[in-house]
Amino acid sequence: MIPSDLIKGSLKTIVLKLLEENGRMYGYEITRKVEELTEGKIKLTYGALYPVLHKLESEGVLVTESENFNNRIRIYYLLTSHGHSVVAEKIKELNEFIESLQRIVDPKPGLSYA
Amino acid sequence: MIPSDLIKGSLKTIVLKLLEENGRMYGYEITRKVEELTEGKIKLTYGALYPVLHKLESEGVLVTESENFNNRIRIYYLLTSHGHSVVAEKIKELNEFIESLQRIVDPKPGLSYA
DNA sequence: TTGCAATATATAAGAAGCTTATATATAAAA
DNA sequence: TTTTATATATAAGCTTCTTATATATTGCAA
Repeated sequence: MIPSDLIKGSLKTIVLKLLEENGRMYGYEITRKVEELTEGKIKLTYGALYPVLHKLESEGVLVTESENFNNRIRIYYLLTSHGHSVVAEKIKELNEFIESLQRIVDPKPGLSYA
Repeated sequence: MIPSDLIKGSLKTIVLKLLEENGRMYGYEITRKVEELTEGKIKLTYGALYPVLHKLESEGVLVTESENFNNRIRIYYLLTSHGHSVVAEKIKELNEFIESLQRIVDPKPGLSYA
């Protein structure tokens, strides 16, 4: 289990990436998907996830579609066209971040990123 | 330039890793080293760095050694023996985090992490 | 049929941690 | 002489996460 401190800054990018990959998703589904992809190592909390989703919505990065499913309201989130360009940028930043972390954590291999 | 949001959670681990690699270091040196290793993509601010160093000191993870250099006080930070075991754990977590991020950001390659 | 686990979304108080601005001081280079 | 690089540090304010709480349905097991 990865401590939440590490995940914090990447939460927004993770959510955006999943929405781009999977079209529209609802909150609960996002947490499941992250757990699945990371083999349970990353678990998002709703207290963190929903504020992020709401903020992205208010910024025009995504919109919602409410639907009824088994008498329950299910709120789907999906990227706007503006959202798609935001994702592209965020993913690029995340890749640079991953690369930078690897250089710091693993400075000896030396040749793998020459 | 990687946005600070992404770096936030990893700051502590980055600092600890550098101290383990380089023995003792002073604050300014840490910021230089991170910039060097990441080709300027990660820049630590002192407002973030010093509170982290002070906190790690208060937790017994590292200690300081003050020295005079060119009429300036230079404060070196170095790991305690307890600090060394903390680093090992943090690095492990960071590696898992990096791996998890790659699975999320890059889910298609599929075979590279089979 | 009662109770628990899974499904599903959401808010709020408090805590934690970062940003930005600010203060101070020396040495070297322009 | 002024700017840049070196060097450490604090504080107010802001953002963001944690933890607790509220609500509601479905399916499975006892």
